Amino acid sequence: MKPRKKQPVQTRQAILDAADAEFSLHGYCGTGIGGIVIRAELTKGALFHHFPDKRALAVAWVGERLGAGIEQDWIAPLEGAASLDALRDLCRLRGKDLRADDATSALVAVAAETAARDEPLAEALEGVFGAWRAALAGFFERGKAAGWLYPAIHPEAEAVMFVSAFSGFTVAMKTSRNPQARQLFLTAFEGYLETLRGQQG
Amino acid sequence: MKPRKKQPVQTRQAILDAADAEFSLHGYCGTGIGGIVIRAELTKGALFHHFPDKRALAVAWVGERLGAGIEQDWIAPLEGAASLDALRDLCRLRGKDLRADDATSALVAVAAETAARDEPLAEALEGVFGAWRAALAGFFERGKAAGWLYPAIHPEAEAVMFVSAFSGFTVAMKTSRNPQARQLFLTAFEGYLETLRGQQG
DNA sequence: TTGATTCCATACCGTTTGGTTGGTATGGCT
DNA sequence: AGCCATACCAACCAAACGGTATGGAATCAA
Repeated sequence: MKPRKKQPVQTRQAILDAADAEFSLHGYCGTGIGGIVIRAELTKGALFHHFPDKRALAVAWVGERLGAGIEQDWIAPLEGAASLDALRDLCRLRGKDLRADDATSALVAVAAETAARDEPLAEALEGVFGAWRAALAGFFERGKAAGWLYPAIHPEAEAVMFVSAFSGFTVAMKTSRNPQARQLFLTAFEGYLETLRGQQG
Repeated sequence: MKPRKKQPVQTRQAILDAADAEFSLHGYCGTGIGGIVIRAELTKGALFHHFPDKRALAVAWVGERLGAGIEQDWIAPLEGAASLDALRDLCRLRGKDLRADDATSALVAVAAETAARDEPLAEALEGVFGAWRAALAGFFERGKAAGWLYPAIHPEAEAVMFVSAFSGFTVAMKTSRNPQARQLFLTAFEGYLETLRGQQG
């Protein structure tokens, strides 16, 4: 391995890049430190210099990469959105180009794998899920106040429901052998969303 | 380890019992063969006599144990049910005593962990999910025909939606730090179910 | 320039992994 | 009784695991 310049920031990012790819592909337990450093074209020395252990790396990955992914895919697009149509269109978009290795899928997969038995990781994951839910709850709250959503709606409850449904959808997309399952889900999901519409919507 | 009588059927069940506990607790990758044989008070020789490798054991576990669990928890209770209330009550029940290691949670967790990269396992998982969906679709179909569900309902789509939502719920229960998240989900979920109700329901 | 500190590579370590090997005891069958 | 496939055990194995020890090169503070 040829001598490198010292560029700690880039190195850290390269490690997170590789970790992102590996964790998204193989899950937490299924990913080895060795695979990460090979993909990053670095060494264990570099990795363990920047992160004390595997779990800390995963926590950083969840917070920095998955957090940014959810922010970009769900939170930013809803910022200032003032119609249920915006959420419907976003769901179609996210549903259409959903892959097994995108941020939403990876978030759900790692949560399902680790959250029940790894406290620090669960905390980091909950931070991302919480931000996702909060953005949705805010959206629902605005719609409720402005009248383009059903007035009796419970924003937080609806946010939990929405996140759960879409989370389960990512799992179903990995498992299902039925090529039209995607469309079936979106059909029913849009039907559910429509029931939230208010008078001015 | 004292010599055992030859009782292949019981031994196989004991292995599946142990595998059930270990897989439900630690996931597929996180579970070691060693842990299973210790819990079963057997040896690797016994395990690899009954199952060619770890994956085959997991496939058998999914098909025989998770399949039976879903059958018992979701399919049998809906058999012959002729009202939306039956499904609502079942959701309350399943939601209330949902644990990280029950059949539904384990099914979703292992699917999220492995389905994207392990074909044989994904096939077995899809078999269980498919049975679950089919039972729901049948229930929706009957309700549609009998009029206690909304006539324009799409049974298969609604089944996909239902399974996805509840799947995501199991993940959320593991991750969330909010003690009232369970109730929030059930509130919104029951609201969704109500929108499916027909004239005679 | 010097000294300390950060960054990163090399080599290594103990443990655990899924899986194998060789052999022994059992129990149904002839 | 004698045979033999089946069921099971104890010991073992190479590979991969997460992690460490050490040392050198680059950078910064003085």
